[in-house]
Amino acid sequence: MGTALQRTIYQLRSEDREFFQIAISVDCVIFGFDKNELKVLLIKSDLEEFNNQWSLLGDLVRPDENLDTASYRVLKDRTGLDDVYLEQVYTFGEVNRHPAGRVISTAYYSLINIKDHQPMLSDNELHWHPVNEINTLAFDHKTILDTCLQRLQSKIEEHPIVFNLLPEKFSLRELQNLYEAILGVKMDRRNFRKKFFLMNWLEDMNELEQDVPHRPGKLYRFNASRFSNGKTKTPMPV
Amino acid sequence: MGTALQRTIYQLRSEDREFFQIAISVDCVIFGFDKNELKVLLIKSDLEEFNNQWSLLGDLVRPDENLDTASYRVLKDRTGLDDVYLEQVYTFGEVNRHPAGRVISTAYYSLINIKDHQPMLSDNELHWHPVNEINTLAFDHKTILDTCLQRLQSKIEEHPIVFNLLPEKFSLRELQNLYEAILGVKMDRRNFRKKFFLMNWLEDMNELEQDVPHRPGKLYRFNASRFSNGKTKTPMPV
DNA sequence: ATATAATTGTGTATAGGTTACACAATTGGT
DNA sequence: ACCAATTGTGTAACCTATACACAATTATAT
Repeated sequence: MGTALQRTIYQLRSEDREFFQIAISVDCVIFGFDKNELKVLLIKSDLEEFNNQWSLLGDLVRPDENLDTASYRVLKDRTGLDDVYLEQVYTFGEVNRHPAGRVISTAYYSLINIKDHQPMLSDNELHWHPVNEINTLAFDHKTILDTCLQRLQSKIEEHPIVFNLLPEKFSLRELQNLYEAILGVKMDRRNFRKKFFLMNWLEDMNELEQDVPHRPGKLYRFNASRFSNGKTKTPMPV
Repeated sequence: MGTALQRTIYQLRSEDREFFQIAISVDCVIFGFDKNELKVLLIKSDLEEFNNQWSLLGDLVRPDENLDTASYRVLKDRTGLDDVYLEQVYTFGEVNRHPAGRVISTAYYSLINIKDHQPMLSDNELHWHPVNEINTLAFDHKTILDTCLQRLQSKIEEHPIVFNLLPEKFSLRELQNLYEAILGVKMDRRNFRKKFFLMNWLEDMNELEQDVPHRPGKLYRFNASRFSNGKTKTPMPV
């Protein structure tokens, strides 16, 4: 049993199956935003059945760790990042979802500023994929990804969490591009700005963008203290 | 191991612990509506640590059954009802949430027409409790209940699921009382009616209420075929 | 039979939020 | 000096949400 738990879930061999009845794992949908695209961090599956397919980052939950803790651990191990936004979404428990045995998996998604992520040397099989271009993944991971994306889409309609995907200072154009990328819609620029200023979430940094080949926009940062939950209506889409 | 799985999770003894590392269970928050109150079906806990406390209905997930299937099984066993509304909400995985060992539990809620529920003879420890009057439950079941209630509240804002809590034919007053009970708010009667007719969910049965000591209201039934998802805005609150 | 109590069924006006839409100003690049 | 690209700004039309009152209907009590 110990050996099974020390390997990652994707290395489970069928010989291990007799050692437990049901194993539980976490899978993390790690979202990032780069070049106006929503991306997700994937790893090349090392299971033969899923030869050359990509999969989400996950691991078995240890007997002495909370579910959330396991999810943070996977995230920390793979991105080096601490203190990230993390939300549990759904638990996938189909009997045959994992070829090596009965493994139930709880899915989380997290939002990170992709620029902060320095891939580890040993992680040359990690890659940021544009969410829009992913058609298939190993296991039921495409379903998990879709479920987490839907949750993200509905969550940002009411909660100011997208800022986790941006650097501390950002322009309104970057913010709007991000909303458009997540929701898959085009928005009106004037209405977008109006709405955000009404919500009073943004603090003007009195700085301008650098290195843009056009008139630079002002930089803002998210000011959580101004977020008065429930006062303003749903922020998006504009 | 077999014996542990054949007992219900609430009868797990600490001697069973050595047989598995992590067990997985489902807990069902079974909602009903009666006498203008939202109720939940509870059972008297038989664990000593939770002497005299009530708990949700749950059971261990069997190695050969899906999570959803386990949840349906609990529901069928306890209510005799099939074909009910059931939705997974959240998985609770704190290391110490269960006194008998490491048990992770996936919470579901279901909506049933309380009148259809005929308590089994052997189930004299089952009871329908008004949700508003529940302050403590065994284990972390109060947290689970709260989480499921919140999910129900947000779900009915966009989806026509409350009809599962009503008999086939109902009056608009009953429907409004139900929304008010779930959301904990008072609504305007005229606006409520206007909104529902605009949404076009209701089919007029051309019948009147019976046995009410006042002018009877018309009876309606929910017509799912008229539910055009996304066409009308959030139905509630009025 | 009549009066009473309780509840149904109905419409309108106001306020507030959402949407559609255009042009001058600024910056970098050539 | 000009061009390309993008920022920053306001208003009118539309739609939705809310607040609100009275006549009609039924059962019940007298």
